Amino acid sequence: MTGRRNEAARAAVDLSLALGRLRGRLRAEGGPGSSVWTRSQLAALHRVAGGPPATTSDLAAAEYMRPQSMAQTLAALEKGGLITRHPDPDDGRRFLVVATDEGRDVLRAAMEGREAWLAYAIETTLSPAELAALPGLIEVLDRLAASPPGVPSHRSG
Amino acid sequence: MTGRRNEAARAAVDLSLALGRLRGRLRAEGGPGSSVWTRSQLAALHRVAGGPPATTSDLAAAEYMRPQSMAQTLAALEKGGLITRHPDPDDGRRFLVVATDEGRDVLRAAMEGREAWLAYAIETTLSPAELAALPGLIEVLDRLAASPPGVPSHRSG
DNA sequence: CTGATTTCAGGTAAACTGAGATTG
DNA sequence: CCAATCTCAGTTCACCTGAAATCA
Repeated sequence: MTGRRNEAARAAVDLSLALGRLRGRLRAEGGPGSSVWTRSQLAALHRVAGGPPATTSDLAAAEYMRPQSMAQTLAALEKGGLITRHPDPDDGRRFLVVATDEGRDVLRAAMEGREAWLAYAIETTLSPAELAALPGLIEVLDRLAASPPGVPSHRSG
Repeated sequence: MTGRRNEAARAAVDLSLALGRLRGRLRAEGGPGSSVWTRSQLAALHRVAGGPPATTSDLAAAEYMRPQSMAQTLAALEKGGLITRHPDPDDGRRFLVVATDEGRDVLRAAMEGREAWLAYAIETTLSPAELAALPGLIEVLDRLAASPPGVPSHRSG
């Protein structure tokens, strides 16, 4: 026993639980209205600000959600003047989203404010070695999120 | 620059974004009704099954949520026969929650089913070294979630 | 006509807050 | 009387689905 398969299965459960708890703590810290902007709005804004003009569908795919859901998120950002949407001259179905200057400013400030607790927790509870290893850890999480579809259904061994 | 403070702040933002994306992917994978039981229900059940009888408030604190929210979660588990609640003989205000045998069975099966995609992703996209390091990574996430309150508000440096 | 993108309308899951009853 | 625990009721956030309009 303790093969790679079982090890992965156990780690999956533990990782899922840890993810949920850390998420809960992040929610609890940072209060109810710690910022005008929600985490998903900032994630979308971060992606828009850090990349080329993109469509709603592109952004939805990048954040693993439905285009309709991303559209709602972007509508809030547009209403607040953090992004603008322009019809694509080459394709009349599309709207291209870009961040405004104000959007970039708000992004930096709001991100830091919202993650202040986590930054403090990282600074005070991790050893120097763990802090140094953190970017690698984050890369692993992102690689898992981007893992190809795969077909695990009822694999018996 | 690039002091410990800044390093932590940057890692906090990146970690938060990675957390959101992996969470999104987990939601997207595993479809709408991949199981009768939700992730928070299983997390609560996992804690009940793996520890001594606990009150709603204990469990709420452990998962970083309000007692009222945990009460809803537990109500669903009780309705499904996965837990039972008994009045505490020593304190008439309290109810102690314990897992049923069926609860323990369902926990194992549902957990594995719900995290099948993640287990497969771990197995196929991580190197042997990364897989071996995963438990340590999870421990770091849990330690961050359990980090003491702290008072980061407007620290200038 | 088919397919992709956006928009409109409504629904669900999982947390939240506030208020009230019971008990220590 | 005050604090802790549980219950009831309503709200919010961030997703979801289905269906229709527009355009390649």
